[in-house]
Amino acid sequence: MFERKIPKDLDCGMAMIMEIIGGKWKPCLIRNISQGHRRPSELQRLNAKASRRVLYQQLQELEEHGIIERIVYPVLPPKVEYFLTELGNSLLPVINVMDDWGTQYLKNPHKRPLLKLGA
Amino acid sequence: MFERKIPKDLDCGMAMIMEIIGGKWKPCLIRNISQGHRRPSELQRLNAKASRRVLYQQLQELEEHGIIERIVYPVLPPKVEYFLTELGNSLLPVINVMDDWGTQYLKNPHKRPLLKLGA
DNA sequence: GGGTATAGGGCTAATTTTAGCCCTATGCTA
DNA sequence: TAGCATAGGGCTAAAATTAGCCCTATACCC
Repeated sequence: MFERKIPKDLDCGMAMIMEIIGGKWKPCLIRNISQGHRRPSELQRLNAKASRRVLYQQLQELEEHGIIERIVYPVLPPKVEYFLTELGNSLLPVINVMDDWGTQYLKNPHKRPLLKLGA
Repeated sequence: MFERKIPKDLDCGMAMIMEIIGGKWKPCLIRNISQGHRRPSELQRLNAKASRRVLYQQLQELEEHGIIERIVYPVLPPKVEYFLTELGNSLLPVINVMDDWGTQYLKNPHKRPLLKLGA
């Protein structure tokens, strides 16, 4: 897979939650799923800018962290659905607080001295 | 400096706040400063595992985003202090919510199926 | 003079994260 | 038969982040 050289130390809560929601697409995925978009293909469509590969990887990690649950229906063509676990649901308020703050920030350019967004 | 190939799109609040606090040491720095540790050398001591270089970089970014303010005292040897801006202060509750959630997660291993921490 | 400490920039390398292609398999429709 | 959709793994490359060294300058102490 990939051999990590520098060990992660999830010493504080902050590091822990960053480990969980820190991926580039994870917050989006959590949101999408919470809004009823459960199937992988749907999530791909909603996050068209993300490579399919990465979405699956991040979904896997969310699953490993116990944030989402993956249900496989034994049908053909395959059908899979993701659901937020109870733990995942408990994350929603946190994400909302973060998003609210970020949205406020975006609305107040005067408080935003210089943003080098590159490219 | 570094030429970004893939443009960042800070389309939603979530992306925005991640841009601001997403650095490896940024939440720590914000906390440290909020707790009265203002001088660069102090921050280095508190985050001994981080390279000095990276700390400075992240401090710069926090400053550019308007989260902290840098005061230079014209003395020798040089003296610099960082302070949270009003905006930076408004970030503290958000960070606390995140940290609380993460701390809870750390306390409940049964809700934590498999953690591949590597190394 | 040689050591400390102060605060940082320049530059490159190591590490980690994302992205992009290939491949599997089945059943449907045109 | 060809093409689409379904859901993913394998592998490698690109991009981004973080780390690690070098350097500057001044004033103190021994």
